[in-house]
Amino acid sequence: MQHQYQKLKDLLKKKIQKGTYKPGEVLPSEHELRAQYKLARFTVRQALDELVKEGYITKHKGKGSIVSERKRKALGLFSIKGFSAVVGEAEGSVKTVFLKKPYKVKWGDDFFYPLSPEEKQKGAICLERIRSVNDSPVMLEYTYVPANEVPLLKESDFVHNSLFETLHVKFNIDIGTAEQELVATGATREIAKVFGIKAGAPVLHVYRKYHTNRPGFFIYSSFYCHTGKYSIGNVFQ
Amino acid sequence: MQHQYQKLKDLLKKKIQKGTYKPGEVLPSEHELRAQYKLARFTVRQALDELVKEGYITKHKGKGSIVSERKRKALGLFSIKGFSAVVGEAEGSVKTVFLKKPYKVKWGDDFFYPLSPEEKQKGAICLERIRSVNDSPVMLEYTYVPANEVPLLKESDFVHNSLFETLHVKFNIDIGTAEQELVATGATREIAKVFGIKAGAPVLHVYRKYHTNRPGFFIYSSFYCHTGKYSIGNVFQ
DNA sequence: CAGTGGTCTAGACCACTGG
DNA sequence: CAGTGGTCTAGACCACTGG
Repeated sequence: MQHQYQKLKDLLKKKIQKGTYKPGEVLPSEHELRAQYKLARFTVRQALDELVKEGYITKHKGKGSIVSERKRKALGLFSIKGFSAVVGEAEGSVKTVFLKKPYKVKWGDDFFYPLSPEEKQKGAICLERIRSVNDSPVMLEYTYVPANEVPLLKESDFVHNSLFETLHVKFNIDIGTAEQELVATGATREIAKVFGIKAGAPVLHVYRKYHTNRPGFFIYSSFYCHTGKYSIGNVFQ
Repeated sequence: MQHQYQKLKDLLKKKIQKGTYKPGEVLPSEHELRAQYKLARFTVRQALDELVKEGYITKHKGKGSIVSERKRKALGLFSIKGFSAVVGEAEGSVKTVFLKKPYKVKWGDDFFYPLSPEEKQKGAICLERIRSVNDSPVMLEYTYVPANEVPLLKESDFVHNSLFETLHVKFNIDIGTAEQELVATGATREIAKVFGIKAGAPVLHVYRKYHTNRPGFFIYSSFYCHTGKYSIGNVFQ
């Protein structure tokens, strides 16, 4: 059973997405929502605070909660922007393609984050994926999901082609925080080929560790970004 | 006057920093803190939730709040890590040096984020700074603070050599969220000279917009990172 | 089983925005 | 000035962890 504040959050989110509440407009006040849905104000605030965290609204003391301008397309936990102006360019369609079927790997001692003995013993499922914007590849991603926790070896196992949505819907696993390391590096020949750039051209290499609501269960990712056409963005704190 | 939850937060933070509560240990439970400081549980939870957001503790249903392992050194809102293993390397001393005195600039139409008419009219104070780890430069940063809001034209105006701390202490301005764009690019001759690398070598270029608690007041930053020796890290969501 | 953090109620007072 | 979100109280029940 979902919690009250989650139901209210999803309901408001849908109204924002459908345009019932438009960017720049003020949401009903916390008092109004409280009365309308017969909830305590605390519960209403919980729902609104989640919408703030997800970037759908901003709150202003004395004024109200204002619907944010259209959210940018997500690319993993990143978002993308047309590069020419860095900001404000229209985004295109984002596609994710599996380079090959998910496969099992043992992870070695040279893995980019330190692993617990349990993780090492389990091994991982590796996903190799390319993300494209308007059909030009911008990300080459290797994701490592500890095996035995989830059986994900077929592309058809994935809901909406999304790993995180699949984990949420099928296994009740949610992503909390993520930590990442950023490195600018020269593209290897293989990477250059994927992006259609010259070997040695600058690419962004990101190492990431996702924390989940399941203790001891982390998801790791190593990905390369071609930032020539599209920059890679995120919001934090 | 500070709020109750902020006082409790600062008090607990200091106890963690001093080692009264050590990494891996469990904090007093919310009930105990409630009784000890004579606060409502809601207030205690507000304090703890802030400590979670700042990375000092993690909370676990049924177990309690556990003090996190030693926090990494901050580098702006980023942190640094020794690169050789990407993770786990000891961090060195971080120094920030002004390249020149802060100076006023008009910002043009080619600025990397769109500006409001008010911002354009005001102009900005520009800070040029280099951050070094163990005396090797890792960041070359250009920060733009809208003029007229704050008079910051002398290095000696800065508290602990930190812009954000200065804004907090002297002007009651706090940073909320930040959005950033990441681009991998080749170093120009000037940038290469600062980092002691070859022109054209890959560097990370970050564009950032900081939101503050003062409406309409944003701080902008454009910085270059040499990620050869140290990677650049952050935590989000 | 006792203890923990997560959700929730039904109130209250406050500082702030805008007319 | 009425209305807003931010802080705060004093309770309650729940699911979860660990012995």
